[in-house]
Amino acid sequence: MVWAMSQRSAGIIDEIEAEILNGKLQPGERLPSEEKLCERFNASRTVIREAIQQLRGRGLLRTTKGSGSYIADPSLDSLTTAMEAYASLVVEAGFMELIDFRILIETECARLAAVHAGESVLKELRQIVATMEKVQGVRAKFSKADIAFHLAIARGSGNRIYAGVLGAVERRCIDYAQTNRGDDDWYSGVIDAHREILDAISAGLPDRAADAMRRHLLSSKRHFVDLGV
Amino acid sequence: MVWAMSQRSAGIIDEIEAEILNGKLQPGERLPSEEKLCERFNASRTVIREAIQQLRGRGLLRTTKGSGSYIADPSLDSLTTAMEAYASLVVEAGFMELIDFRILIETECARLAAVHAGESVLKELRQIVATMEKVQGVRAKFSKADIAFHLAIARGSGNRIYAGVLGAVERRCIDYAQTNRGDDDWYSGVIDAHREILDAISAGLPDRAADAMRRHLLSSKRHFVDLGV
DNA sequence: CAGCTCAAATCTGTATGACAACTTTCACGA
DNA sequence: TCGTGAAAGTTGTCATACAGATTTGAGCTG
Repeated sequence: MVWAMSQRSAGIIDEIEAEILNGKLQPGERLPSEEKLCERFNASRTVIREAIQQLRGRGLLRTTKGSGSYIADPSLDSLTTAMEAYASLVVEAGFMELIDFRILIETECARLAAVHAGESVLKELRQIVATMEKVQGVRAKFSKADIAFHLAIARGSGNRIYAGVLGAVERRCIDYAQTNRGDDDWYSGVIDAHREILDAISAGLPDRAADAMRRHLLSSKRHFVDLGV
Repeated sequence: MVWAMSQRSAGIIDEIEAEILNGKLQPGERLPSEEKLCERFNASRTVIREAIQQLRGRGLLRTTKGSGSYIADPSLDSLTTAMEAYASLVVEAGFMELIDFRILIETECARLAAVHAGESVLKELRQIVATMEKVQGVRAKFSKADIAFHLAIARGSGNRIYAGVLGAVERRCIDYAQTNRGDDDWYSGVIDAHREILDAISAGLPDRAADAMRRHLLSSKRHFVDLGV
């Protein structure tokens, strides 16, 4: 096995990654200790640690001091952070692309949620809307509730891919949106839109939910266009 | 919950990441040398290097021995690898979720491509279809062309987010699909479907392109269901 | 002056050793 | 049986050293 590799860690990363992706190492399982990995790969601890760091960066591993490194759960975190980074890099040149992407995903999420969302999600959505009314005008709190609303719907869609992908772009879109306005009309308009979406989902009407969501997001997009972003 | 920085590198990562994401550090620009970063953060080289490794794992930095670390271009690679990893982790429990996601994205891509695709993309698509006819029956080559076809359409949509996200899941879906069949009818059926999509895009008919793409992918999904995946 | 060469400076990659801090294990004792 | 606490195991951080690649720049050459 000749590793004519410019970096020793590269080969090690590939090998460990492969074992994770093909299921030889299951989520939650512990990686061998750094010392053991040193023996296995005939490498110094420096190299092993670099490989682990990069795998952590990719979200495939989480590490606990004093305990060890563990295969990450297929949580949404890894995807979210990666996509967040990507979205940020592309954001200047193509914020509109991000918005369009979001509209597509969320419209479908609303449609699916009208069919699949359980009572717990509906309850959560109602609470969030109530919260939004209370914190009207307080940008940070309102923004937080706004994000929570959309992510709850994504979870209610029953498709974890949607939820993961959306988690990545949601915060960025909404934060960006709310730094560019602040008038009272806008707050009540958003709340009305959210209530309309909630009602449609609650009533189990997929098309109406999708339509309400789409109109809500297109309205946001229009504001961006008006602002000349 | 006190995040009393269990790891020195965490804070450094956040700070550097922030500078990249808010544009203070531009793509292609060089990061200060490890020694300089040591001074700036009052940390050992070990810690600095760990931060750099993780940022490399996230695809935000690329490093050249002897030269330095550079802010990565907003290429799709980082997103692709991350999403690939995520999709792999989630794949056992929810392959259908991934397929549905793909259907949603690709249908929209086809619709947009019918409007935005330039002559270069159309030419590429035609060549790919021609290739598929030639390599009919040769699974590896056919699969490669199949992937190229769908990615070219995604690029033709004019939205880089779609292209990036799709690049992450495409290979996995198609490879998986083609390991489970091999009869001649199937090959010609796929080619016909691709040609139909290509014609619609070429003719500039968004709805028809979207519909053709959707039927093509739903047909794939049906095969999975039949196979009891 | 322009351009080339090559050595020095700069920088990342790797190895080694040491110790701190945290977690897990397990034998011992109440 | 059930803690308890010491010991072993493991990751986090630091310091030092040198190999190997790249970049820089001074000095030579035409």
